[in-house]
Amino acid sequence: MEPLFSISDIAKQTGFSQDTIRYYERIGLLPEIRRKDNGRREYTKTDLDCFTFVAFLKRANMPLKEIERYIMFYHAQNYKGCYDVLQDHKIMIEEQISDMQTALELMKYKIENYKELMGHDPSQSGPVKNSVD
Amino acid sequence: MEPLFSISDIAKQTGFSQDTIRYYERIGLLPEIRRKDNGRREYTKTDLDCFTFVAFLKRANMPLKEIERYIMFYHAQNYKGCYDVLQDHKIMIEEQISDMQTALELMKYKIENYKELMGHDPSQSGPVKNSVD
DNA sequence: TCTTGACTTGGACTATACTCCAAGTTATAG
DNA sequence: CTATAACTTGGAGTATAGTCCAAGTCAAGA
Repeated sequence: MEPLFSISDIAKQTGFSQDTIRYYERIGLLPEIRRKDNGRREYTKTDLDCFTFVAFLKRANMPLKEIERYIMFYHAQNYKGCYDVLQDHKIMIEEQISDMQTALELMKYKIENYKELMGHDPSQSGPVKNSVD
Repeated sequence: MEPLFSISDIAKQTGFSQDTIRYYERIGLLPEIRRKDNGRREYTKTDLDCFTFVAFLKRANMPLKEIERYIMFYHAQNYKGCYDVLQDHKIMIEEQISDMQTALELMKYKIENYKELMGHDPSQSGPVKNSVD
């Protein structure tokens, strides 16, 4: 009925290494994964979806502790919990984006300074003025 | 002539803890800081500027190794080196911003899903569909 | 049958970036 | 003069997130 997946399938689909996948299981990031008779992990479509979402949250810089919180709410079907975790992290992402944009502007400014400096005689004295603030 | 600063001045100006400032010195992030006769660190305006810029690079998520590279070029007055480090990191920042923006959009989408779900009967079965891909 | 390759476990190790502590010194304020 | 605050050093400990390894099991093809 349901399609089943091996650890290498999950690795391929998510970009996580098998070691990382086992590590996530070890630290309890997600609930127990079924084993086949021979002891090997057997992932359901739901497990795969879960990993896919974890991969996404990771790309969004969410710390593992937060991801764990989300996963726990998710498995408890506590939608309010899920919603809150995502909402909190959304705010974090927005702040991060804004910080990075500020950094980018200053970076560009600095780069322009150095470009000018390099256009002139390289033997001239001082380094780029530190107009960071 | 030049104003001089203590470690606590630097901490106040940059937001780094004194421990972090000493740590940065220990790992060779910046060149030797002069000591007074009593053994205490004595920072010049140039040192302060340097720390201020390090604080900025940190906020821009630059790893310490990269910051060290920048500082070394800076003190060697190798403007091309400085320029290259910043240029490389600018590209990294741009990628990070773009990744975060993608993450933000998906996050918003997910949040909308949960909002809808919460509006309805909370006893309804499945969790939010995993439309991550 | 034998050899690969894919998997298992437990545990050790790595990297990055701090953070804390102990013991000692010096400066300052009452 | 003395208590306290601010510093010094060296080294140990912490948090986060993996990554690697050894020894063993199991399945499938030549």
